[in-house]
Amino acid sequence: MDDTRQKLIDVAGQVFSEKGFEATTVREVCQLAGVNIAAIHYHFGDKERLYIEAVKYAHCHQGVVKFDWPANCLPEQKLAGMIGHMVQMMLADDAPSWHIELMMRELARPTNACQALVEEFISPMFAQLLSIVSEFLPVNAPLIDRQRLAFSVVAQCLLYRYHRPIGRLLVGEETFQKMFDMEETARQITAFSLGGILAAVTAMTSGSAQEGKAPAEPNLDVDDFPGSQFSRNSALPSTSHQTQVQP
Amino acid sequence: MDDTRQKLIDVAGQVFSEKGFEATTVREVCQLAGVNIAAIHYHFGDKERLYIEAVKYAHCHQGVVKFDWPANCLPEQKLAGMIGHMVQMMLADDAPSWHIELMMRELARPTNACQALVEEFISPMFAQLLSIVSEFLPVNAPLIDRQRLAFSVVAQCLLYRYHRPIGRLLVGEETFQKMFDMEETARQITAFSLGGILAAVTAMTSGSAQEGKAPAEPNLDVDDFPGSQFSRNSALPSTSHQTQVQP
DNA sequence: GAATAATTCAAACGTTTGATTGAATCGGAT
DNA sequence: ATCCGATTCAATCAAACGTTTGAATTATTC
Repeated sequence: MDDTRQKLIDVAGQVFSEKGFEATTVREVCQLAGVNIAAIHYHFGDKERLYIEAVKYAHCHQGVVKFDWPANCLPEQKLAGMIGHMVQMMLADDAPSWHIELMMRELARPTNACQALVEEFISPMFAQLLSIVSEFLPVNAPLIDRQRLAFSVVAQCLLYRYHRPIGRLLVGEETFQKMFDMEETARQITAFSLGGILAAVTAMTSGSAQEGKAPAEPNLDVDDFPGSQFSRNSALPSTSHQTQVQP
Repeated sequence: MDDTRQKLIDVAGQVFSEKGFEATTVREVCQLAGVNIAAIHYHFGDKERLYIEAVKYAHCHQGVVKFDWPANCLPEQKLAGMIGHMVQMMLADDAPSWHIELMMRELARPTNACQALVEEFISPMFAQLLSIVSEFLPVNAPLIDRQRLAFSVVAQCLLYRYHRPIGRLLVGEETFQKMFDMEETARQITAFSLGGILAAVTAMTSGSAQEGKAPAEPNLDVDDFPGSQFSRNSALPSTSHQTQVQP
């Protein structure tokens, strides 16, 4: 008979994911759930513990997907599968879409519920991506470089969820519809990421140990770019800050 | 003598950027600013209009940087410069760091202050990046593809700001320090993005119009990957959802 | 310096918030 | 039927919220 408890978690998770913790009132949650206000105190103690339970429930029932790749599976295939899965998580508008939304809120602005979320969901997911990325790299590739590459892959998937409203404003409504198609998005992110990873590979194998191998591509070191913000004594290009102040 | 007005905007912007609109109280703002509570009503009308003014002030005084590239500047150099600028915006911890933080909050969770922000700051910035990316592509490259590539570039820069706390949890404190170094971050993002863009270029020029050019790289179409989430009748790889429910 | 407008102030407004109470109701074991 | 712990309920709590007031103070104009 903790039907009430579960309904509270469901409704609360939904409202929390839409409005955030502060903007959510326990009265609204209880009204939507059709239960008495005192039920929150009875079942959870207070508002914050209800929130934590909602976050826990969200990532526990989202579940960490463990991929079982076939033995002869190419790294490219694994990467495509992983990105496809992430994009699907990010852009799918299923009923329990608030699971992801709530987790994303928590990740962007961590509260007390964050650490468990990272340990139980984010970290295992990231580890899998990390191992896939590592397959492209030399065995002695520094960990930090592999982590950076994984970050670059994840970043693209996150953008499409986080900045959906801005994306709509930027590209217009009609383009927006096509832009946020899951299949095409996953395809493009995969292609882009493959290119990025391969670039990192060639940079490593050509630049690291002077093995005498001539780089296949012209070695583009950003330090040599006059446009780099970090080449201090290079005057080009000149950036004119045109701050537009409005009345 | 609207010293008070300016001080309110400064302090309010800072607090809003740290806590968000809802969690910020006018009392705290006024106390930190050393002004009377009624000053908000007098100068702005209410809390929301104070917030809007703070957002306006933030992006008006952040300023849109107009790059003046030298005539013979390579697209790679422009891209490196642009990414360097964005990373600097995202990771710099200058005094007026709340400018960016407030804008990022507004972009992730738009309110009434969003449209002006996009029109006056985001859109011009995005247009510049878009034109840089376009230089790498065939002239007839579809707009949506160019926009996607620009998104992939921006996404990486945003990740390092948005998910700084998570990044720390994921890679550990010691790696985190190196990981979020601006110069190295900009360098890596630039290299990764260059690779991704070039991959898109080759995919376009080889796959688009059957010009008889053999693709330099093996043509990796994600649709053919058994690992893709979207190849419906492919059983590999099997994904086992191991949802860990905790008591 | 007096008159007038602009600004600041302490105090309180009415409302909403999360939390709490104690009685009422329910569900099964005896 | 009766009891008792578990659960729900209407009602209310004090605190904090954004907002408003009207007088006091300061700046500006004549």
